Amino acid sequence: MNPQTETRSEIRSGIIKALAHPSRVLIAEALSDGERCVQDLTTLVGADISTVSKHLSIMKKSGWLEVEKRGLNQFYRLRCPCLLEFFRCVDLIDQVRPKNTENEGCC
Amino acid sequence: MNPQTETRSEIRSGIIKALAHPSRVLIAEALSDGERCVQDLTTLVGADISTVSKHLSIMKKSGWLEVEKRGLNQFYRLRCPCLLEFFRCVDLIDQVRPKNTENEGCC
DNA sequence: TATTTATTTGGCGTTTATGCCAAATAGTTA
DNA sequence: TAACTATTTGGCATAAACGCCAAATAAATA
Repeated sequence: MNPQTETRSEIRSGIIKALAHPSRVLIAEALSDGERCVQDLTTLVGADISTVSKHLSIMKKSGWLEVEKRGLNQFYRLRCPCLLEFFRCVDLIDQVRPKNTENEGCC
Repeated sequence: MNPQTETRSEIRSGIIKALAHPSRVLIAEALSDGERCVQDLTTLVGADISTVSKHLSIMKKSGWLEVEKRGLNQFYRLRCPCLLEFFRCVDLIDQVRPKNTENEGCC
């Protein structure tokens, strides 16, 4: 779709979608500890390096990451520390979500 | 996958994925203002009611929503107020993400 | 009990996402 | 400049997500 006609919910969901994958969450978690190059992240994720590179591309395009080239490496890092409160909310939901059995109560 | 062997990143990404769709974001935004029944949300989203019902099912299963039946209606509501800080982070990312042209700066 | 209203579920075709391999790029070092 | 290291891109096969229609449920009302 034409990016100029994107609604707020489309913009928000696009940014959210960029973290809606286990490998991308893993990458985000690692980067909250500091920048990493693609190789290191590939080891962490345990997938083909081309796959990891594409995950990073998605995360960069959405605004979560920025990258800096030094020598042969591309160093990726988080653009915002707000990731922590983002995960804090996610973890709260995890605590109240219905597991095997019915579940009540809220955070 | 067996839910008992889910890793933390899988759990987190599952919860995030439940909001990674424009209609589901729209629903979440509406519910932050108070509970709504399926019909009202269907009007809001502008899709088939069966589609909306499935979106709600995904959001409920992941832990974002809870539901209460009264009469013929199912009233859905948010389980946690933390959605606000979740969107706050998303909107910060929106502000720093690369638009058409290259973009620098952080929040 | 038959009818109506509200919602969910099953099914299916279409679109989008994912992951690997191979090839292409880009910067380093011999 | 050739060889090497790190990363990205193109392509393709597979899997997952989406959205609608039709049918099934469930509760309220005639």
